[in-house]
Amino acid sequence: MGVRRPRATSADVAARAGVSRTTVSFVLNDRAGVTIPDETRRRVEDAARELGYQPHGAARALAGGTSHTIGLVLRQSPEQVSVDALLAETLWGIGSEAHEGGYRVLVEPLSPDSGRYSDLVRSQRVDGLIVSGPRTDDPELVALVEDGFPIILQGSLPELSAPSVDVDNRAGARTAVEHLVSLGHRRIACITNAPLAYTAAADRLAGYRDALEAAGLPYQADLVVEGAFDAASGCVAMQGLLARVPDVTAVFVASDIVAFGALRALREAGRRVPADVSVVGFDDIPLARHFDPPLTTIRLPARALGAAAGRALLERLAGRLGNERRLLPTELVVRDSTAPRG
Amino acid sequence: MGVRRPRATSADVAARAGVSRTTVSFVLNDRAGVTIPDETRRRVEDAARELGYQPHGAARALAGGTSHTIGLVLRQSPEQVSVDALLAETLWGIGSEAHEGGYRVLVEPLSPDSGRYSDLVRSQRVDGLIVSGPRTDDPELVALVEDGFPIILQGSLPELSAPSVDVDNRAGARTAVEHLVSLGHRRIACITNAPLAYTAAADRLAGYRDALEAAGLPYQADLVVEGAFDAASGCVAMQGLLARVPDVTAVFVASDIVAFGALRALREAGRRVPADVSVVGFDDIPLARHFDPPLTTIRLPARALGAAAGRALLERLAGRLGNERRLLPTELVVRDSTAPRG
DNA sequence: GCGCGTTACTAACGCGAGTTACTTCCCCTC
DNA sequence: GAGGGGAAGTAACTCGCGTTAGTAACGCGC
Repeated sequence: MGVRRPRATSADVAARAGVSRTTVSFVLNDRAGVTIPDETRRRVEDAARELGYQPHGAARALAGGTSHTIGLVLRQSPEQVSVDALLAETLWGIGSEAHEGGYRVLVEPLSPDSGRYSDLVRSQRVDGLIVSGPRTDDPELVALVEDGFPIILQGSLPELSAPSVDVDNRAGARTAVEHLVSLGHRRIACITNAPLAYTAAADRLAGYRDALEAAGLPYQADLVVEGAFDAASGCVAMQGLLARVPDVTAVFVASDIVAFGALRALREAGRRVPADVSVVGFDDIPLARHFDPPLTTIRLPARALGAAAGRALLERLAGRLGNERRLLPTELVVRDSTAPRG
Repeated sequence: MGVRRPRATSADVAARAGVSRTTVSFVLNDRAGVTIPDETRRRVEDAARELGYQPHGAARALAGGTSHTIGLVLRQSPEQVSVDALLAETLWGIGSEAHEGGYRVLVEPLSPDSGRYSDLVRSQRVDGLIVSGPRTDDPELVALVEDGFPIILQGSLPELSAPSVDVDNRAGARTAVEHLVSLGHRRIACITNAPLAYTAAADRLAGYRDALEAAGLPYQADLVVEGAFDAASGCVAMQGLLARVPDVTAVFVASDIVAFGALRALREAGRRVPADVSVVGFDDIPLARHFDPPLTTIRLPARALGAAAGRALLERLAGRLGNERRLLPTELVVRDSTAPRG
């Protein structure tokens, strides 16, 4: 039934309700400070409903000066598969939060070293941005932040003084390792989720050190190996670890995907998990509960992360600013890959 | 350098170039049919560059009647994890193709049974839609299609006469099973990726039957079990299968995620893969190459799928219509989970 | 010298809303 | 009866751009 052709304008609504366009605008936008009798209000609302009136987005944006749209810039490199695994969830979180505030989400997927997005801003197509996977070496980002454009970083980037939302990587990692400590493990290795140039990787490693320190255990560099996003790197890392430190009884792998590779290396080396070696992961990707054995891990609340980013941006747009850094708590999910030291 | 505050308008450009706004518009939009001397053209372009001019999106949309935005509606249910795994790739494909044509992508993630999106259309915020995970029981969708609104379905939905883009599930499944046949297997089971109400599941099952038929093998209902998106369902399905048909030597599992569960069941039953049982998956999720053993599977070209959907929509918007159904070819990726029948 | 066509350009309108400034009417108070 | 003030509503301007219709200058042929 004609969702499309006879698009009603506010003038049509006005005519049908027997009032002026101005009044229509006042009623539908619930403008404070103007008094409108219930009878008139009802007439306008009825007319709008009957005509299926929906304000023209562009017209509203032009007149009102705000696009009611937020941009989501995806800047992660293609290697960062694990991010992909949770991207959908994050997107859902942002989307639902944006809807709440009457906003829509424009997604800008960019290859890491190409593609502009500041024209999105200059053309006023978005009122604010959420930048996922931000990099310090991103001149556009730096310029926009300095310019005071509303931006929320999703991910860590301490150098930049923009509000950010992230999961508490450090505390999560610490919890993971404390779990191993509480099971009696003393020689606990760590395989990072990524090269340490990535702050998320450095933070998780810091959490590992925190836990060791709190337990009075020494930090040994040869117990730490760098992973690199994918399972293959985890496999190699674990092989090297086993060769160097055969008596290791527990490993914290700062990414489920990398942990998947580590599990494989352990299996191939004839070590049983968790009987011989306990493993804790990080992220809680959907498949983690089906690993062999089901992986004890740290849950990254992807959806909540997106929602928090969305909410933070909407708050900035509403004027309530604040440059704070919001860290979301993680949660330890105990499954079958960890056991008391034998 | 003020990316933000002193937004230049086309009037500013006109003033700086010493021409009228009309001329600026003609030059920058490369309008056919008007002749403009190179000298003037250059002056305008220089002025635009110097001022960092970027047309106001909303104004352009209002005046031109087109938003230069396409909508991506995500309608898959939360259970469909496997889709999530490849969503990022698909999104990238759509995005890059949209950019090519000067479009942006507005993403609308919806829970399956709530949320309107036709207001996106009525408010003219998008010129066209890509609907991912379309359902027949979606009244909005049906209404929009009947209305002639430009829509591309990403996924199968034979009942609806709208152009669609999908991967060739049937042919892919057939290829998978033919691979097993060529290895000498005769008793080949099938675990579906989802309940058969999902067309993708039905299509893949049809491909399985095609291959059997082509090989002169009988179709046996007790060799077919329904999976349901996740690994757990694959595990259960495989257990049932082994109990009922102990002498099965090959299984086609129409989803890598489900196959992951099936592998687990096989392992727990003491069957070696591929020595005792060969397994072929479908989708080629990033983790598949790291399964134990690395999974032979059918690659679903996620990025190309997104690109095809984007291109199809852009073509429709450009007037070249056509209600065809585009099917993308898949590719068999042979890894270590399949071997000749022992 | 007139007419016609082309080149080069512009004034002015319209898109569909939000918003400001102003009018009209009516009731209440002094 | 004058003056004030709120209630109810509107005409007209604005946002920044695309576009139509039209003008002025120039060249060219007869």
